[in-house]
This record gives sequence, structure tokens and C-alpha cells, in this order.
Amino acid sequence: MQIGEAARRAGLTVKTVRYYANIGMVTPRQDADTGYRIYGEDDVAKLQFVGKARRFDFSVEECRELLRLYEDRNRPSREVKVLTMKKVADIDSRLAELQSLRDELSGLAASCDGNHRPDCPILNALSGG
Amino acid sequence: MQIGEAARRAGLTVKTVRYYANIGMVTPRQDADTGYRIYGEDDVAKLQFVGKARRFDFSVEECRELLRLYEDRNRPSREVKVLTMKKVADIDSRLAELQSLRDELSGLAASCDGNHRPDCPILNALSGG
DNA sequence: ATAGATCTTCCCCCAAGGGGAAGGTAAAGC
DNA sequence: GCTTTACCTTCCCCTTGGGGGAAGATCTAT
Repeated sequence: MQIGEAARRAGLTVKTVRYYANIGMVTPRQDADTGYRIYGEDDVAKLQFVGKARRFDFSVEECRELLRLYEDRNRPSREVKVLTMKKVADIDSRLAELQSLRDELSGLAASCDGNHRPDCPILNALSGG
Repeated sequence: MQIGEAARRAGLTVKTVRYYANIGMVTPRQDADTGYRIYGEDDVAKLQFVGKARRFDFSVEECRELLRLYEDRNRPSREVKVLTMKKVADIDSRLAELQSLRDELSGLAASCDGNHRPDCPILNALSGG
């Protein structure tokens, strides 16, 4: 099939699928006459795989690694688990960071009257040392 | 003072301070002879303000807006509060998204033996529809 | 034959700067 | 006076993960 249908079936944009071809992540055959990319079922499966991994917040490089493991029928599952737990740890630290930001900002917002007068504890906090 | 000291006092890199000057966010005087940027105390205060707002996850454009409010002695505090609460809402939705990702990934990791054998529920989940 | 949909490559764009080259300037040491 | 060192300037390319759109080729339907 052509790139449009492959993209549709993988739930990705054509631009994205072409990008994955360019960076060598999912490389379809190429028609010698027209230059059109030709995708097979296996390619679509890989595109779906990558799309899903991206939605799980894996970076493109991490997806490349996961894809390599996915294609290696003999890899130990430990390798996949390690990558996944590392990603969970990444997300945990980002969560903690965001939560703390959220609490501080929310506290500031609560302390601000939010009326027509110019006095504002939020700006005071941002400008204070 | 010159850009180096201004950056040091604001806790930013010289690159960042120069960037803020280029995009018109914090614009110092400029020495006509040497072309050197010359920062005053008020500029340093603005740099500190922006640096702090950036650490609170406000985008550069949002910082520009906050800075405008900061400099406007007559603005109603409501405007600042609205911006802040919108940012809190942004962070909340990002938190929910990350939390859900984290739970799914963590569940997958828990279901994977992580041994030397190739069977891996994580990859199965990523490749399944 | 021609219109419309799809495909190709090519190039510029986003945030928020970082890295480093090439060159001007100033202060301190000898 | 000369040199080293530290600081400053502009300029350009790099990052992530593609999006937007132009110019041109190809395929399908009428």
C-alpha cells in the first residue's frame, strides 16, 4: 500500500510516517519507477508499535530501541523491562516536579484577591528575591 | 554593569540574557562605541522576575505578559490571577496525563518477568491493537 | 484531455536557548 | 609598550518531533 493508507491504518499523519522513513526507523520498500514508498503489513505493525510507544512518552530514540527489541525474537524480556522502568522513573520525577510547581502556583493564586486593585501577591512573589 | 554580571546576579546564563534582549523581553541600553549591552538595577530585577517565572513553567510569551503586568502599576490583580490559574489548570491536565501514562507503564512493567526469556508482555501490549 | 487526489523532494518554521567560530575591547601583569 | 586573559559582539548551525506549504510527478476517474 502507499503511504497515505499506511498512515491512516497506523493512526499517524503522512508527515510523521515519512519522517520515520527518513530517520531510518520504519523503512518501506521504494518503487523504482515512481519513487513512491510501498508499505507492507509488517511496516504498518511497526508504525502502530511506534505510535503507541510515542503515546507512552517514549522518545523517538527509545522507540528505535524498543523496536529493535521487538524485532529480536531472542532478546531477554529483562532489557525491555529495564527500559520501561527507567521511563517510569523519568515520569515519576517529572510528576514530582510538576506537583511542586502546581502547589506553589496554586498557593500564590489563592493569596491573590483577584480584584480591580493593583496589589498582587503573585507578582510580589515573582519579583521578590 | 555588563551582561556577564547581570546574568550572574539574575542566575541566568549570558546566552539566555542575550536571547531575552534579542526578542525584546529585557532590553538594556547599548554602548554606542563598543556595542556592549549595559544593564541597570531595574533590568536585573526584570531578569530575575523572568527567570523565576520560567522556573514556574511559564512560557517566554507568558513571561512577557507577566512582565507587562508587573511594569503596569495600575493593572488589576485579577489579570495576574487569571493567568496564574490558567497555568495551574495546564499543569493539572499535564499531571493527569502523566499519571495515567505512569500507571499503565508501571502495570506493564509489573506484568513482565524481566528474565532471560524472550516473552514480554510489554512488547505484546505495544504491538497489540 | 483534464480535474482531483496522492505522491515526491525541498525548504522554512516552532520553543528556548546551547555550542562554538571569528573578531573587537578592556584591564592586569611584565 | 606588549602580551595574556577575560569579556564582549555578531553569526550560524544544532537540538525534538514533526507541521506547512511550494513545485513538480503520478495515478484515477470522468
